[in-house]
Amino acid sequence: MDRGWGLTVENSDRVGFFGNKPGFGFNLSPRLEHRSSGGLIMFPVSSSGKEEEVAVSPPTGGERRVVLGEVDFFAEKKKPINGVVKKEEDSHAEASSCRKMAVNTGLQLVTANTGSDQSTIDDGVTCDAEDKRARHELAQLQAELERMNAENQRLRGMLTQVSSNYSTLQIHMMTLMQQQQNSKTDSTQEQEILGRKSEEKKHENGGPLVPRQFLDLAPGAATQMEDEQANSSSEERTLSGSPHNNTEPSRNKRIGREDSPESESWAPNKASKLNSTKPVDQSPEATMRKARVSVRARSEAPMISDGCQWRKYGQKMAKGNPCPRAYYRCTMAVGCPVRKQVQRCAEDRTILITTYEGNHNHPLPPAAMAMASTTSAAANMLLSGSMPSADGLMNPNFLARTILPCSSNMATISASAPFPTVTLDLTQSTNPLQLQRPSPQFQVPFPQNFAPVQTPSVPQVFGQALYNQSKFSGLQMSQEVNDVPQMQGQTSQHPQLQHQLPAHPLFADTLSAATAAITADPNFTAALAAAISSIIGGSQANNANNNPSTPNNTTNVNTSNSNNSFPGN
DNA sequence: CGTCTTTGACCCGCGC
DNA sequence: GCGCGGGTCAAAGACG
Repeated sequence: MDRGWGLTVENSDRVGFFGNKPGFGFNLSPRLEHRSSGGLIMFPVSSSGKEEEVAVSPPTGGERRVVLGEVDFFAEKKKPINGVVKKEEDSHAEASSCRKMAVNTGLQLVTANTGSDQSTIDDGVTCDAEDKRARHELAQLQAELERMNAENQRLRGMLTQVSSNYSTLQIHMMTLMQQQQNSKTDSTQEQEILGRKSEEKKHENGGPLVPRQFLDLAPGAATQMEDEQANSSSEERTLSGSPHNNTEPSRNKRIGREDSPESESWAPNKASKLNSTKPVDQSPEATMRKARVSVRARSEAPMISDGCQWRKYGQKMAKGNPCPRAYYRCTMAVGCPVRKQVQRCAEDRTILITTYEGNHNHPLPPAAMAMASTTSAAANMLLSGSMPSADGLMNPNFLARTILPCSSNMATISASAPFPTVTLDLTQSTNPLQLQRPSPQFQVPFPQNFAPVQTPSVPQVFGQALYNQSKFSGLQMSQEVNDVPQMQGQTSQHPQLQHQLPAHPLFADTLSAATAAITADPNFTAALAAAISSIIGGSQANNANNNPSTPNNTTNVNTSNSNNSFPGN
């Protein structure tokens, strides 16, 4: 919709931080308006000498706006710190030029530097001029402070990113080492997996189904090409009456019912329903058991943002939990089968439990990639662990603890019916990544004093942070309290989305790394590599493509890479 | 006006 | 067979 919102800003972080802060300096449009208006107002003021108050105090603006406008007047005297300032300064140039023109007209334009001289000349307005000058100075100081804060924020972000990248790389290395240690086992697993794959193909041809069927679900979660393939293949398979193990067909009858007119996205499901009366009956296990990934995160927000667009299609009170459970489906692409449930923990309502199901069939923005990768990897871990037997070593919890010894409290697996679920508990104060290496990333962005807004907790790094990560810094700076957008704002079609998209790759990368750490299955070695490449390339992409309105940027390259990196299908 | 959320109704699977 | 609970649908209202 208004996704061009962020296009005019060179530094997306700023937009992300303050874009929803009307009147704040980083809300570009208002700022520009005020700047220009302030300048325009100034001219007649100087000329008349009696309208100065009007000039100093733009009629429509609050104090901050006044400051902004005046700041802009002096912007050209200062080196722009970042793209935003620089860009806005361009606009300033216009105002400045206009002002100079006004000066040339002989009007006594009062500026910060020339004000004193002019004030001496204009005896009638000396006091006003001094006052004005004082205000200008104040504005200038405020502008400087603002810029300093911005610079500080940028540096902090860079530091955080570096730390994060270090941590993620370390995790990756540990994972690889772990794999090396278990190389024998891994090789065995690979063989088994390969065997399962071939076996799976047999199943596709009507053979008996095994739990392996879930494996299709997870690997594809983070991969576009794979998803597309899976999707198309699933359609084909579905149409042919042979339900595949893919997530979409595995959505079971309910999905088949979803011939909802509200979106054509479910046409395939509809087709499956129409063409195969009970598509899933043919694969009862696939019907009943869909791998899910549950993410527990602390968040005051109604829903953590994972970079995707979600549309709420239902809400229900679940038994044993006074908090309602909301049902969302991904609307980033037509026919995306991914759904998620959002519910607060009954015991601790600050904990938001988000359960993902299915894999995306479309390219994902970086932030979404992070979550998708994580859920994918977690699901894979689950699926691998749920393997009944062949790999008896794959006790899920054992796997989780083996692979993530440092985070045994992070991932738990429940293969119990009805759906095997991996739970990523990100509510622990001792984040696995932190255990690996305490990273300021998880501490700096969560000032306690903002707890009422968004509980400062690690999980938000993965969840809420994807949506709000920019807000943290913004909050730190502005002390403003973001109105937690209602679902409508958070999900899609709203400017908030633009705050999602620019989600700092930092978090996405961290999440990817966590994903990598989770995935011990040899199948996901490539995924790990992709995660690392994402980590490494993330900063680059971040620097080069920090534009929130361009989801299809370099990071998508990573997406495709990671797509290719999942040989699972 | 289009999109999204809300919410009661409905469908389905499961356990008794 | 019945009731329960989970999941989804779809009409109505809200929102931008």
